[in-house]
Amino acid sequence: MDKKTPNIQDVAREAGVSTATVSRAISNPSVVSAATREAVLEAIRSTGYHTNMVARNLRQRRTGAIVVLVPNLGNPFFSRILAGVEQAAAQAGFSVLIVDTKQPHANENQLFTYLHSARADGLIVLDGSLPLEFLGEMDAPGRMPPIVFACEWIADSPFSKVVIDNEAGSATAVRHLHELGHRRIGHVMGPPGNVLTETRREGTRAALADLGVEIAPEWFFSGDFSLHSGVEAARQWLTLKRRPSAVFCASDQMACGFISELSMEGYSVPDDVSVVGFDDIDIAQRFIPPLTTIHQPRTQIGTTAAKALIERINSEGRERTIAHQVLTVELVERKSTAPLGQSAVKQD
Amino acid sequence: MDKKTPNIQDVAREAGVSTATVSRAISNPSVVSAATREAVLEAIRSTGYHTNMVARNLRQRRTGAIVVLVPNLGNPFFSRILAGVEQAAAQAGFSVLIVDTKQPHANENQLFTYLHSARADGLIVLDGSLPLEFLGEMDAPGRMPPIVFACEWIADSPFSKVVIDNEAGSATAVRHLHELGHRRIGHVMGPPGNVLTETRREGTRAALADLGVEIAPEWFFSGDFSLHSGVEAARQWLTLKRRPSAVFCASDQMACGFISELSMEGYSVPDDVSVVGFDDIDIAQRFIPPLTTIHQPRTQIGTTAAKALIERINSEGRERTIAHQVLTVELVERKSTAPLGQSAVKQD
DNA sequence: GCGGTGCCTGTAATCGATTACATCAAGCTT
DNA sequence: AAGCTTGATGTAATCGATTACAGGCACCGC
Repeated sequence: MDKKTPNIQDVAREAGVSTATVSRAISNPSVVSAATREAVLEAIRSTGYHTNMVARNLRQRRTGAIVVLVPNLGNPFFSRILAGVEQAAAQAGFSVLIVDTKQPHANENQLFTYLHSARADGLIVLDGSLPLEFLGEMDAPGRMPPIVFACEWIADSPFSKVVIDNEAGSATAVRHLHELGHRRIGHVMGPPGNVLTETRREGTRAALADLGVEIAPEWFFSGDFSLHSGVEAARQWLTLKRRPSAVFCASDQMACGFISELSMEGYSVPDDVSVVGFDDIDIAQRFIPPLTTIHQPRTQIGTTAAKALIERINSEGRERTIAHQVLTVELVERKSTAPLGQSAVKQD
Repeated sequence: MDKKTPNIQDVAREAGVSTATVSRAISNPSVVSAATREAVLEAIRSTGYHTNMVARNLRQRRTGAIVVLVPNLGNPFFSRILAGVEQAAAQAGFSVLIVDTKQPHANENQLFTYLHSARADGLIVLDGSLPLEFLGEMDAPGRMPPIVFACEWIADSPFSKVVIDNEAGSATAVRHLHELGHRRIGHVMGPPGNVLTETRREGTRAALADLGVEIAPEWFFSGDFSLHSGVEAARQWLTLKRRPSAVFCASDQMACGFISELSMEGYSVPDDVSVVGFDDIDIAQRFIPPLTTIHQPRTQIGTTAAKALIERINSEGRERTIAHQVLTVELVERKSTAPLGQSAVKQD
């Protein structure tokens, strides 16, 4: 009754040839005669056949899929990166599996399992806080599937990565504020332990030091990249006696939260404080005020990482070279920053 | 030299048992004796064995994966839905493949191929504009993999879906504006042909008619859910001689764009216009002003759709019932709406 | 007329698991 | 003591493709 889905044997029978010929007609058409090819194609059409990818994958010992480990799928920052990955992967005929590393997975180490289980040919990791053991056990030579880190990474680990220059970006932000005359510059940080937090904080600190500007510990607000932590930082700012006249936030989301909370409390950006963000997420250019921020080429990060990974996969793993690609970021000046003193924060 | 990854035979040899026993020890431990089980587990440990999923999938004729068809991965609206899907899928031991339907795929009909190729056991479709033929050809009984639509859907198609009540949501938005005293109410629409566009437009129109309020064609602004189309709508609004004193936007992104552009032109929300959004995306509560909007339970939509799909998959396809789940939406009152006349739009 | 060359196609092994069926030993019933 | 049940394990078929290898056939030159 419910006829099962046709397989290559059905096609072979229908076309009056062997399965080998069908297979060849599909994946290497030039080696079969034109007549046979036609017959096979016709049989494929009439049976409604589609190649069973699982069988092909088993035989070829590759899956045509890559998995992306995302720290938090709910965070819109990653959407464009995923889009970039998907785009490059699709172009190369790969499909994309996504896994949220923060989610409790059915199998405690299911995440780990992905790597060995021949479910995917390679891995893009966007989460630098992944316990290294997960990846480390695969150190056995010849066993480790190709891995590329993107955005975040694990310090001193032997993996390729596609990242941006966080120090340079932070320095650019700080210098921009300095050029506008600001001398009290604060920084809203990411979550503790995160590489991005650290590199951006260090970039900020170094630039500040370079410019010979005051560095006050209480002007380094803790955060976690989220909208809400920007709000918290703003509340912190409000309690300060000596307030920074400008704040560089390590993410746009925090910048938005920061500005929003200040605005609710009757302060205005950039009149009372200048704010610079980081990322240039979609909403940044239409926030009120439009956010001055450090633009990250998010889609490009995704495509670059995917291409690097796929190239590695296709090179049959012979190439054990570790490549670090650093994409450049740039300042986008909009309306959330202004020269100090226009109507600036009251000086003590 | 580079020893290939161990397979079940290696484990069997190491443990001195047959492959059948190894397989049983893994997936049905209760049927093997304790001693054997221990020996097998030890052998697994010592060889570093991991089940090859592709082989298992081939034999069991299931993949343990579902694919999600997303209209535009770059749109942050979908991030939480994906997160919900991933969460529910992970809990049930499924992995998630994502495909951007707007992306040009390597293989013209690769998208279509996903369905037959035994790459996935089922499908969640978030794109209602998918040509029905893609799905239609699978009408052959017993061949069609389970499909669940979410958010968007195809009118009159025989597929299960998880959606929200768009008409009710729109009506709620309109009534809210009406209660505030507004009598000139505009609507910024989604892209033409989209089900959400239509249901929200109809919900709006019906509510307007119900309330006996003027319905002017020029107050229905065209858009496409994007930030930028909200900007365009604002420009349109500015050209009007008789302007609506309140506007209901079919997406938060458009609402943000609308407010942003107006703000740049010196108008203020809600003093000059009240604005209601739709979706309640993350930024809504921290926009300036915080957006009054129709809240969609996005994560829940994702988990619900995934659960429905997985249940269908696990029921072995015997159940051909089509279930439509409608989740409720609610108005979240924030600061982008205000009573008419406080300082309202100049009446002619 | 015979071996050599290409071109096409078929046979059968293979990828790595799962699982229906067979087997076998031990314990129990009557 | 024969027969039956039960539990543990092994044997081998199977899932659906790909591909190494082996023909078969036509055509060629000598």
